Amino acid sequence: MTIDDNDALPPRDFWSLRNLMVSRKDTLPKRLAQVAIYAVANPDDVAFGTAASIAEKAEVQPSTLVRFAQAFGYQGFSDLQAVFQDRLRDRTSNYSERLSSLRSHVAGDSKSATLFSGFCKAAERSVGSLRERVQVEQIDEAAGLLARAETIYLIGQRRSFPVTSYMSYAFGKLGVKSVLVGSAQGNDPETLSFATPRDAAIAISFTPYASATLNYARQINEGGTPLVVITDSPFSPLIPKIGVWFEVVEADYEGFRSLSASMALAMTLTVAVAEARRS
Amino acid sequence: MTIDDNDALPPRDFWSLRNLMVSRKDTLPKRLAQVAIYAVANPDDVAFGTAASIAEKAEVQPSTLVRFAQAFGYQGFSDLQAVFQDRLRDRTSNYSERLSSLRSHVAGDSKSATLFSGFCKAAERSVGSLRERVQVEQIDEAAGLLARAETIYLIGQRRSFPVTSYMSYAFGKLGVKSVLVGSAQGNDPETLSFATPRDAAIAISFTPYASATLNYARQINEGGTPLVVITDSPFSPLIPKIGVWFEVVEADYEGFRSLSASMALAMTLTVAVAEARRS
DNA sequence: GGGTTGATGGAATGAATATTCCGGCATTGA
DNA sequence: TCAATGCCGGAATATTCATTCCATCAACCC
Repeated sequence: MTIDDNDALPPRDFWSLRNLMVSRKDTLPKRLAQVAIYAVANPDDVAFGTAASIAEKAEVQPSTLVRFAQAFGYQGFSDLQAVFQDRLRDRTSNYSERLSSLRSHVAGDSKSATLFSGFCKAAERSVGSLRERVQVEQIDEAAGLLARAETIYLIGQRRSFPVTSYMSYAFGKLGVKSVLVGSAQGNDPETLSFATPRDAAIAISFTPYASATLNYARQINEGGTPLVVITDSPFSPLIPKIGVWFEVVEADYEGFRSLSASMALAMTLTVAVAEARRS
Repeated sequence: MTIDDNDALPPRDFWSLRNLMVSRKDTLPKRLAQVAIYAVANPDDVAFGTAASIAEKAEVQPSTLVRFAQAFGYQGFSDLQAVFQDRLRDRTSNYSERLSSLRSHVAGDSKSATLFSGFCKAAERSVGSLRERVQVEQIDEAAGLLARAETIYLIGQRRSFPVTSYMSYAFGKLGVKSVLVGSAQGNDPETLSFATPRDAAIAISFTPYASATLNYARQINEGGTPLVVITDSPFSPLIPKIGVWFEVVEADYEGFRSLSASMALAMTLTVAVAEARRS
């Protein structure tokens, strides 16, 4: 008996596997072909079901599923199932889906092409998830709160600094008084000590939360200054007592998170404040 | 012993459950709160993992997971897990469902809703057009050029400053020597005078081009330092004599241009340089 | 400060699961 | 028609899994 029907290593991403199933279907024994057809047509069921439940729906024996997996070089059914699960997993940082959909678009898969497409997709998905999560009422509330403020303090460090610095620029152009905190100049605590309850602040931070941002936000919020927070979890330590918070989940690629969603939200808030000021 | 901690029936859809977990977190015992935090942050792992594997990642005992599920009125862990799985099933229908429920939510399209969706769309269109325009060879060339540099100078002002400041942050994390030019501190010309042909620079500017950026870019390029330019037209005065340039057209909404495309390209270049340095 | 309540960790349990194995069957080639 | 090969169904098995149970611990109230 030969060791395996195919000598190559089994595919680790769903689309490669799918292609392989399609192309090998005609050379497969009857029941195995039946499994291939079912798996291609109902990938979600394969991802979630148990061997028994899938076997029943595909009208084969559970053992056939194991044989099927082994025919494709997997160790067993569970090993194959993992590939189907990865397809649905972690929409915000999924390797396999992205890499394979890349291959369809990009002929030569150079490293740069992969990177480029990866970051583009991360940006698009971030914005997509932003759309799902944010409610318009929150924006209205935040904009109203900021519009009433005398001065708007912008707190953000590290990855969030580009966002606050953009807001600072945009507020400047729109004639809204704002102060950027967290740049290289070191007198931030003093700057923030001028904040009163008649002012407002925007704080942006994602895990791992920059400790300075946390401290500033707490300090200012306990002083009674309302806070608009952009962060990545409802359990973020940044969630303010007085104010509004937005949950923004940025997709990441190779550990680098997109900024598109935060930017889009920041721009919305900025312009909404200016609009609200006009009336 | 009371039957349950809550008398109501447990939520059958993910978002209700999520809200419930968020709102009840503070009244939950320590370990159960820990589970809530993990479950909100990693819903995909909860959907696919086994009780043992999830418990390990959340740093609790498997039995805690069962207790957690029961505290929310579920029969057991598997019952709760089904809710997490349903979220990933039939993703398309879930999307449209959420979208439509949002729309009914936002009966009158308020000004904010229009703004928000406008900026989201602008971001998506920008990235889309970036994909079409940029060629992989350009990225390779730019990355190679930057990878060979001793020091990378980052030139950007006004709207482009968020992009260069992000690159500065990312280069720092990746161990690539870079200098950010164009911040508030005023000694930029002096800084740039240290640039040699063995260095390189990235200059980013869009109409109306900031004069300082133009001057810096020219000065440095005429001194023989190669330049990677991100700008918005092939006729831009920024186009370098030595180096590579990218045309990035950002969609705008109400006169405010998105930054998504520039950011995505900037991230690609940043990581590509770090990758290239490794070999 | 003693007693009570509730939370927690960890082992025990029984169910469910994937996998293996083997006898029978169909198909193929001579 | 007969032998050989490889496929398949279904029972047997060995894991893995969720769940339960109990002892311990901490917090809280009287």
